[in-house]
Amino acid sequence: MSRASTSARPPGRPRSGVNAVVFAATLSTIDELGYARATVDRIAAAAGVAKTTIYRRWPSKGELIVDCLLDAFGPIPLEGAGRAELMSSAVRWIAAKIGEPGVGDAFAGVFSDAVSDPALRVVLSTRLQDRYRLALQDALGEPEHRVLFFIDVVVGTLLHRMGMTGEPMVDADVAALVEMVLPYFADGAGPT
Amino acid sequence: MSRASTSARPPGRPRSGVNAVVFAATLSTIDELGYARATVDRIAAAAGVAKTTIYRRWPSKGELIVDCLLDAFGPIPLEGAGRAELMSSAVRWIAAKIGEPGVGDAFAGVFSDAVSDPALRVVLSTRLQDRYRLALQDALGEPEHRVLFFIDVVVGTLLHRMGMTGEPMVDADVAALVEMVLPYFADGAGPT
DNA sequence: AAGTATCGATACCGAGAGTAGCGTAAGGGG
DNA sequence: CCCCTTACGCTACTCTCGGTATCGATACTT
Repeated sequence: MSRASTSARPPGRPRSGVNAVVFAATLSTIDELGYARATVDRIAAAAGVAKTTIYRRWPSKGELIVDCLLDAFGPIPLEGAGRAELMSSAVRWIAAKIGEPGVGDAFAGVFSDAVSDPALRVVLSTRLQDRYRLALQDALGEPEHRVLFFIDVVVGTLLHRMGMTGEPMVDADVAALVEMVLPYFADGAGPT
Repeated sequence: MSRASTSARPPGRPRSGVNAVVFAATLSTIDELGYARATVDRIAAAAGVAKTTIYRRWPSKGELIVDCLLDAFGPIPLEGAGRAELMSSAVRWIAAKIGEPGVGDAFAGVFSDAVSDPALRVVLSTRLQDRYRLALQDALGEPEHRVLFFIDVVVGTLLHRMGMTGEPMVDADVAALVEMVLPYFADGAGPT
């Protein structure tokens, strides 16, 4: 009811559509310089935008990165015949996304920041994780705690490899991850 | 030949044995305030030591944390009858250590810093990860890349849970992790 | 006593997150 | 047309933190 009215435009100068430009600049800057050196000033410069404009749209660097990741990931594609095919395609999709330039570093970086920032942790878990948790719960028919465990294993493993080596996980190891996860989550298996 | 001579003591004032005090202060400060607010100044104050003394012994905050983690973890106990028992006890030991106050936060924090700091990444992977990788390779008779994958899965999963919730993984989920990992690494299994 | 190296204290530098203030641009409605 | 409202760019600023420099005092050896 608030902004759904077709043409109820708010007064004042309309926002220029720079969100997409800022997202692209964020990922490319992180890809080129790494997470720590990708300062807000540099991201703003790469986007051709004033730093204050970024802070008018996002309250903190962390939330900018989370929004950027939401944009980069998009909705998770959950097609596939059986459960096994569905889960393995989900794992491969997450691995592929994390392997895209800048995405893995951005994810690992904001994740690390969240360790010491409870507010950012809430943003990260509700805005990003819940989106895929709910989709997976729906598609797999698994209870919440099982899906959370699944996400911990898949994302945790991929990020740990990324953080330790600086490179995304190679296909052979992603295949190993699938082979490890699948039997545990096969129909009717598991302890709970 | 350098310092092995029994009583070849170097000249000058000997170092006071404050390493243990600094390690304890580091973990307790991180436990109380979180990783980001655990500044070097605060750690020094908690240890009753000047900040400059810390920087005389460790070249950076990251290396201090790595040394602190090395001290907190100690050597991995690898006793156990069969392979399965050996692996499950290893997983539980790592989970327990990460659950100790301050240790998980410190680990996740320094891990995050390593994402943007290649030098710290080298320190982390050679000083900390290699220690347990070599012990596990020796005890399990697995090739390097399999043990690295094992570490990615176990540590990655535990740290992801810690980072997302702020709390270490509960025993039930650690048990699930064991049940997932064991069949994959059973004798003769696996793709490679 | 002389020499050497550590410790504590204070002051400092540089970088980066985030904010304040101001003039200006881009739309609306009278 | 002029006014109102909001967004934008710009500059300058504060604050925190990692890390460094300097100096006098201290501990231990020879």
